[in-house]
Amino acid sequence: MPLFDDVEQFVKGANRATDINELSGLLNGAVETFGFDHVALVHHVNLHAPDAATQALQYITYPDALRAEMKARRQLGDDPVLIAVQRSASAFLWSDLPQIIDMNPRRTEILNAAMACGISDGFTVPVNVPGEFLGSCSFALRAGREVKRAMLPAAQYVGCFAFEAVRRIRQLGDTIRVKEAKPALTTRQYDCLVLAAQGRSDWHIAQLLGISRETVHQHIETAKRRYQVASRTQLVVRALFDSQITFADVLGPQLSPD
Amino acid sequence: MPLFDDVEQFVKGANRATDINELSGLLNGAVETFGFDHVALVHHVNLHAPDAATQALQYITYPDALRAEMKARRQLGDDPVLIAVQRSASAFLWSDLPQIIDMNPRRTEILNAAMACGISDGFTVPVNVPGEFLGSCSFALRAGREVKRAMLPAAQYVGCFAFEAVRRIRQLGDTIRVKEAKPALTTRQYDCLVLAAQGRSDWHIAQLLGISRETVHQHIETAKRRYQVASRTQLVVRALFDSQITFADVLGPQLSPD
DNA sequence: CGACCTATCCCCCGATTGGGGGAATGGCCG
DNA sequence: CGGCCATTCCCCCAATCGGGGGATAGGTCG
Repeated sequence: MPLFDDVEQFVKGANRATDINELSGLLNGAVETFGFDHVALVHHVNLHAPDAATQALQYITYPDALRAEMKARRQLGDDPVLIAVQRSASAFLWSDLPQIIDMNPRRTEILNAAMACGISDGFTVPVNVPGEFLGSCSFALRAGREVKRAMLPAAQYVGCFAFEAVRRIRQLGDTIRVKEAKPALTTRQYDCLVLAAQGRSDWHIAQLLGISRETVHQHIETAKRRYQVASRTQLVVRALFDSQITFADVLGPQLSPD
Repeated sequence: MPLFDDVEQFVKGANRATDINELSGLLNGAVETFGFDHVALVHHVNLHAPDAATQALQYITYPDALRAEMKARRQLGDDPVLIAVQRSASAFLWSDLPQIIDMNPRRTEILNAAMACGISDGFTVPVNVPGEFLGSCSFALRAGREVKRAMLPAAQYVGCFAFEAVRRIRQLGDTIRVKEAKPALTTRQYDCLVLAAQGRSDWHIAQLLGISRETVHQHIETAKRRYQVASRTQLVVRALFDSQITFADVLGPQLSPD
């Protein structure tokens, strides 16, 4: 099975790579093997964030025109591919985006801009490690070529392991994650957190749980200390991000306020 | 390429499945095809959540002894496989766990307990969608059999798409796609919103944008009115929910506080 | 048993938010 | 030109949050 040999070789090489250049060399080889033309291994940080350059990985071999277009567009959050990465559990073809997210005019326009730069389709692998950056590994195809669907499982596997190698090389797992490991919350802290995330005041939460306002205050303060954050907004965002609470918890009951 | 045909067939079937039983049937077929014996498709639910039992998916075909052992061990958080799911961007073999996380005695003991129940090794695919849930799809091998490494990319692909199918069947992602005319925000409102989502106060945001505290206040009040919400927490959750802002916007710059 | 954690309640006080009011500037569109 | 909107600034005040302090009761674990 030659395809698997390629995958195996990439994974072994990636696990041994000591810097990004070595990894990108391997990745370029894999891109060719799997019938793609370009690759983008990126962390989804805001490009105008102060330390984006040092913190974020941005290895992109898209055509120059497309890279310039991406750079010019400041609102990273409108890119349909990046939005889909946050909404999908599995990898996806760009041509399937309308099945994953709503394609409003702005998003369609951004996708068309990529097409105009000589891209026919792409395949993006979401790589989300709770508590770290969001990331993705995209493989793109130049105009006139067709996706080899048989290659997609291999491409997805390679994409994940490429990211794993980046994490190892950058020691992201050590520096970012370990210190801010998902804190354990008690049942009562969780109760208060969910209700606080719904935007309710300490007083209101106290009514709903049948306890005093001070106790609610205490639970939320403790939760904040566990997360090492200062504000209730930060607490909610962090808890949502690492799935301590979910959008279903927060927005579900919204329609039937007590 | 017969292996790919199997994968393709599973993905197509999974995308069409209308209930969990149908999906689990497909999954059982895939498990055999890829040379495994057992499968576990699970949500890593927060045990504090009141409706954990009804919300969480727990499809497990492990040997009875192992399932009993898992049930008896109430501290789900100590399971090394579940911990590794939160620490790894890629799928992993259970025999590789020591390379991913620290194996303290407690964790080693839990893994050994699985071995004692007739499992030789396993392969776990993490499935993380920010804000939704942590999940994983594990394939396990009974004692005396060896992992077919060539099958791993296919197994990983199948694991992801199995979860994607669960999301579709359970309509987990649907609420996200429901767009009640996402309010348009102006550039300045967006700027303030991102910084507010980072937990900064009006005063701090004013410093960063070089405008007065009252103006920031005004922008955020207007944004809240557009979203028809009363609190800043609700505003941030809703804006995250429909991708007006992203976790990358909010958590990315957090590492480099101004 | 004592140490430790959890859950509960109470006090205080400064900082921040929420929600009103009004007003000036400049750009865009019909 | 006259609306309409975005952006900016200002005042006020009640409600809420953030962060201290301390206290009691119950459970677990060594």
